Amino acid sequence: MRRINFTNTQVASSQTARGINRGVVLNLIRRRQPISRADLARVSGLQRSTVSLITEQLIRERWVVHGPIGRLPRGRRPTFLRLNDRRAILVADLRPAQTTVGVADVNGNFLSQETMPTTRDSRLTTEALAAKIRHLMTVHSDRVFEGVGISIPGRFSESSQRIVFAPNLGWPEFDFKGTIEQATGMRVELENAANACALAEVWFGHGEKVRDFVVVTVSEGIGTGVFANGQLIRGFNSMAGEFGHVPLDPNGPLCTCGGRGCWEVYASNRAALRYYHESIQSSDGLTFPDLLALADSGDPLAAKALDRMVHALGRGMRMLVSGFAPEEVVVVGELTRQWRRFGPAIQSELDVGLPGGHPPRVRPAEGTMARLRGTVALVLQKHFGPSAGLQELEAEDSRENQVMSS
Amino acid sequence: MRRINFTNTQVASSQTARGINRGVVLNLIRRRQPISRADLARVSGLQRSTVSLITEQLIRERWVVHGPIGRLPRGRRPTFLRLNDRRAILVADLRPAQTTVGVADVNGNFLSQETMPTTRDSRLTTEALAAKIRHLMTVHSDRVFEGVGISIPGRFSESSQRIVFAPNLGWPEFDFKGTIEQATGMRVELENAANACALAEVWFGHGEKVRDFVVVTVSEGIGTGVFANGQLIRGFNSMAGEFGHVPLDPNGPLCTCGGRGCWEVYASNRAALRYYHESIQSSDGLTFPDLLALADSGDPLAAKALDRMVHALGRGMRMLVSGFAPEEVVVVGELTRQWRRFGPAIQSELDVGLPGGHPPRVRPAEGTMARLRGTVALVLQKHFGPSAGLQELEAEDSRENQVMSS
DNA sequence: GCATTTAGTTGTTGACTCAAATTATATTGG
DNA sequence: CCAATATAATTTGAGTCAACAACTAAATGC
Repeated sequence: MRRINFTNTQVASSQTARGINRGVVLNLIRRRQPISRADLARVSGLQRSTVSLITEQLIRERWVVHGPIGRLPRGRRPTFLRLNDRRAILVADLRPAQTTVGVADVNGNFLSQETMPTTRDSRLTTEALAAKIRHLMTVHSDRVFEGVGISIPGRFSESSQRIVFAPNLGWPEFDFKGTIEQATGMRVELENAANACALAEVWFGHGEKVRDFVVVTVSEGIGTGVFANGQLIRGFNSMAGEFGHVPLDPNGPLCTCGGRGCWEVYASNRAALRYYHESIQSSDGLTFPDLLALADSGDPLAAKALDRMVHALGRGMRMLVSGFAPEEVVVVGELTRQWRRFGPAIQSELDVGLPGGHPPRVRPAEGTMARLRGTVALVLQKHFGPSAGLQELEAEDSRENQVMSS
Repeated sequence: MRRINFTNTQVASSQTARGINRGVVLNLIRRRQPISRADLARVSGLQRSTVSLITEQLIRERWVVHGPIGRLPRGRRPTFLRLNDRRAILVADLRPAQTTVGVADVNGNFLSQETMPTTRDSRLTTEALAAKIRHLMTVHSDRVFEGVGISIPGRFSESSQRIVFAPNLGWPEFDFKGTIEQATGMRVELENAANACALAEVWFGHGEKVRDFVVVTVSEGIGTGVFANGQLIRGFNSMAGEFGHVPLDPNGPLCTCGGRGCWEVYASNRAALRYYHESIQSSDGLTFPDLLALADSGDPLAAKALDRMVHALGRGMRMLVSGFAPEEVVVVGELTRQWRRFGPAIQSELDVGLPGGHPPRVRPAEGTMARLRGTVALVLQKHFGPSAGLQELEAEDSRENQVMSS
């Protein structure tokens, strides 16, 4: 048994280097698959011998498998390596109106995906979700599941193990995570939806090139995920990122969070619908996509409502940009479907009057299903993320011990 | 010569472990000096033999020296180790009205300190500053200087090598850093004043225990330094932290930055003076300390002006707290002199109506001279901070090469 | 067939941590 | 005074790892 380090400081052992380099190689394979050992050595700067040892270990750990044999103008043919996509992750995106459940492989490709309604009855919805997950596990029983990742419209408190700040969901506090874990027998990871989107960008989007960016999710409310110094900012008790509930006007309308004049009161999908209903002096059961369609078909009042919303969106973003100086602002939500309309409007809000430096690029999220894809990253973080190497070693150790004792 | 790694990924070599552990031991000595090798081994979790090798290296590098011999109830006496305080750092705090220059040892203790006026003439002031630094170097010629650290009321752009956003200073852009470097022959590090205060907290205050906190400097303007995930958030082009220039009211009074209704327009020392002058319908040459004294002696209008300022301060802090979920908010500035008056008022602003979680502690900065002490940390970061180990190895290499070639 | 080129493996070396043995130096109790 | 004991610090040997170099494997072109 390896002794656990009870001290506060984190010292390096002889295996630290291997752990780091294992992570580097594993992530290079993930990003550039299929890739040969020789190319891994070239791109990482490690020796070919070292790469061979590490890839051997990764194949033994079943993270990597041999792919096809390459073909070159001269010389011995390379054997390509790629991730073992028999390893899969169960994912879910819990939203106030609708929940999406799916299965994805380690590359973030979805093997299966379905939706179910989210009701106000928290227990019932949770059990239905757990049942769906169990069902997907039997459908894809040929895969090895690494865990369950769920994006939530709120915060998960480590200390109380509860979803603690989800005003748009309206559920009472209960053991959501534990319920799913017991029903599925899998480890469950919860993360705020905006943070999940940020993870998706880093893992399946531009990668670690952009070290400072902000994700703004615009739907029923407004969520923000902040990536700074190449890391997700979680804050004390994982509560960081609630810029959606910063008051723009302390005397403004009431927000679902209990405050007044929060940013999301002015800039969410709900806000646009409210603007529209105010202007037509009635309130039918219009949805935000309906409003988008109306504006697209030339309804001036719908367009005006959306313009007000986008203006408010830009105002709040200026706060984020002043504070974080991100390189990009990534927007997630239904309004990105008409990016041609909204993109330039938001960009122009950020292009002028900001203190110093270059204004950030504003762009819609890469690909669809950012939330769901982010939860894949959430689960994979433990195996692929920084300092994952040593954890894997420990795991391998204990497996070996089990074999020896059996 | 060690080959430099041109690849994008950062791989570990056989020396990585030593680099990490060297940093751990060096910082333990810094924090807990005087300390014996045996205690270092106990507290770090490293083997005593490893600690001996590392401390030997640190003594060879002249970062550490032998201290007094200890005394224990039984057994061999330990030889204490401590930092070599013959190594010193030149520090300066450039403020719109006054500049402080000083010399500090590696422990952040000031050996010498003096002030000079900051004028609108940037060249003249810079040359006067350089002259003061040169003078201090001759006065303390028995020390080895590691570099110059300067805190500035603005931002230093790496790309242009200029101070780029310092509206309260009012200097044109010019090569401030290069001028000082040429005049002194030392490497100069510049950092925003609020960030410097944050560094001071981590290096000479509570340490790495608090991983998420925010520093708010209140003087001519308002500056913010954000520490999240145990790191200083610098953002793209080091522009992060300009929350002082987030507009609270887009139609508010003009700010020195060119915007309207910025937070600092409502919550800085200047704002309090403006409130007071408005209420007495005149504007004499009152300073902020004068205003504090007036309020303390019972002037109701002065008290009211300060209350308005503190209220605005709290309003902006709520934005920071919502966004970062810091564990503490640290306040720097003249107003902390009457903390008994302002502390509870600010705390109560943050205690109610914030989404979920615990409200952060609000407290004044530890010790005095936070800005200056922070610049000490700024210079030491390179030697003591994470990943410093390998840099030191490179440096030692080149020194050895020089010796060999001579 | 043979030089050439590229992929991947094997064996050696040096750097490092760790564990255990050893040395140094103190106190205490006969 | 001398053994027993306790603690600090060093020395020595073992194991792990990356770097390096030499090697084998497998392809192409003349």
